[in-house]
Amino acid sequence: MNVNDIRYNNQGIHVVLALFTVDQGKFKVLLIKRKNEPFKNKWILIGGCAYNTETCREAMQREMSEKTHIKDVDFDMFDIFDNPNRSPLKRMLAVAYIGVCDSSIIQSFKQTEKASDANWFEIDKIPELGYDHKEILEKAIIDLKQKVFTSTIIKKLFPTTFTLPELQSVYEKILEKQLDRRNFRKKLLSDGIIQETNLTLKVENKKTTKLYTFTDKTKNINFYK
Amino acid sequence: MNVNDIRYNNQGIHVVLALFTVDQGKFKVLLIKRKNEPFKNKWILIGGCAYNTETCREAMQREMSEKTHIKDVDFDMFDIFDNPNRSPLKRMLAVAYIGVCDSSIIQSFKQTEKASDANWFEIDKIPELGYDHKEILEKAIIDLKQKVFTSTIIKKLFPTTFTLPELQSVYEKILEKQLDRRNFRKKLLSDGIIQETNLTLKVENKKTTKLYTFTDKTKNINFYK
DNA sequence: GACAAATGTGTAAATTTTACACATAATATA
DNA sequence: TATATTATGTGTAAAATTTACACATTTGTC
Repeated sequence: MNVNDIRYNNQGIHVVLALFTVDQGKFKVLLIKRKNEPFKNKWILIGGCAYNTETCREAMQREMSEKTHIKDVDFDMFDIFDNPNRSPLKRMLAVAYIGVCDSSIIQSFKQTEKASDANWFEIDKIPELGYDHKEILEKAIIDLKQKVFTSTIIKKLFPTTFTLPELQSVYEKILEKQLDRRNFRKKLLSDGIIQETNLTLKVENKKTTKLYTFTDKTKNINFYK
Repeated sequence: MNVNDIRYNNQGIHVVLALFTVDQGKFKVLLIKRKNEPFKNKWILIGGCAYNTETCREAMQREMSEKTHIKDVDFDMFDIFDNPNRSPLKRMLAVAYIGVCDSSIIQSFKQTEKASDANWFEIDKIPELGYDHKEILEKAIIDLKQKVFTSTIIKKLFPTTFTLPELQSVYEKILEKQLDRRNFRKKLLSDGIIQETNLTLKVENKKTTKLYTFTDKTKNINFYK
């Protein structure tokens, strides 16, 4: 490699995170409003440049803590975005991540030099996005549907306990598909993904419901009606 | 983004391909011998730098045709490799692909300025590799096993017809697992992945065997004993 | 002619997936 | 206060899929 070859001497690495939550029954994604050009005042996903000395995962972690107070969010790479013109200043390749976090930390935002605002947007009410982040978000949603089957990413939404109707509702929102209550419970229990506790939850105006927890098991799940 | 920020102004993008074939019943990967430093005389996977004007896929295609005469090989991205020190000259991120090709084209190599030799190596007889290509190849093999279940990547090994024992043998090599002949045939036929032809193959010293073709169907496959 | 090696084929048991209905608690409403 | 509505909780049977398993045939070798 010739480090001065102009065909490839002006490149950089972006990291981008589509961070999802379910808040008050709504499936949402975190967006940040840009303060500066390019794409001034446009909403974008959390992201930034990877430094030469860090891995992309480390860069993603740093960007997240620079722009929010959110910690301990786990994320998975799901794709790269490498259109040569996706960034106006330089040839930037984006490494894109999916994260899921529980709604207890969703208000932990920071004001920063570059980002003037941060907000959770319902998936079907996304504003116009800067860069190619519309494409990235669309692919992230598709990928999240896959991950629901093949990973335990949903556990992040419920760090402690949950009711079955809550959990089922999350799956139904992400999958955009109704599930059968009896089969849902039977499947998750027999696969050992969840277990009953001896706790119950009583919400005003609601029937008392049993509380469950996730187990450590990570078996793949399939859903049917 | 400040394009002169020294924390991220010296980065580049590699593309790397683990190209597999099955030749005479052996599961093999294509390696190239480097002519120059760094890693002079070490074997590495096919790869190179992506130009500013091309996507990674286009770069991979170009690198492949620059270093071999192989065309029409389909490949899929499977991971990125982003250790900050993986390349000695510059901070290079590698976008890594998996490809599978049939053995009829396996002798189509080129002598190039950078690569002195190209050869197919059996998976369990891999020499020492340059860069982080040992790690990339190991992950590629793991990923290929997944892809065998969830994609039709194996079709590339048999552009025309094949016998069931041939096909089963490929699956067994990649999965490192014995399969049951009766269940294998029944499953692939009932899933509509393959279909019988009215052709047969007669090899010296062998029983006459039926020939099959792949269909266009792409349903996921699972295997059992 | 006996043996060895590879191919070809079907059935039954076990497991998993799917479909489906009614009782109970709590609240809202007539 | 009786009635309707809404959400929760639970079991069984049919269908589909997965798995296990054995013997006959061809071909060539000894």
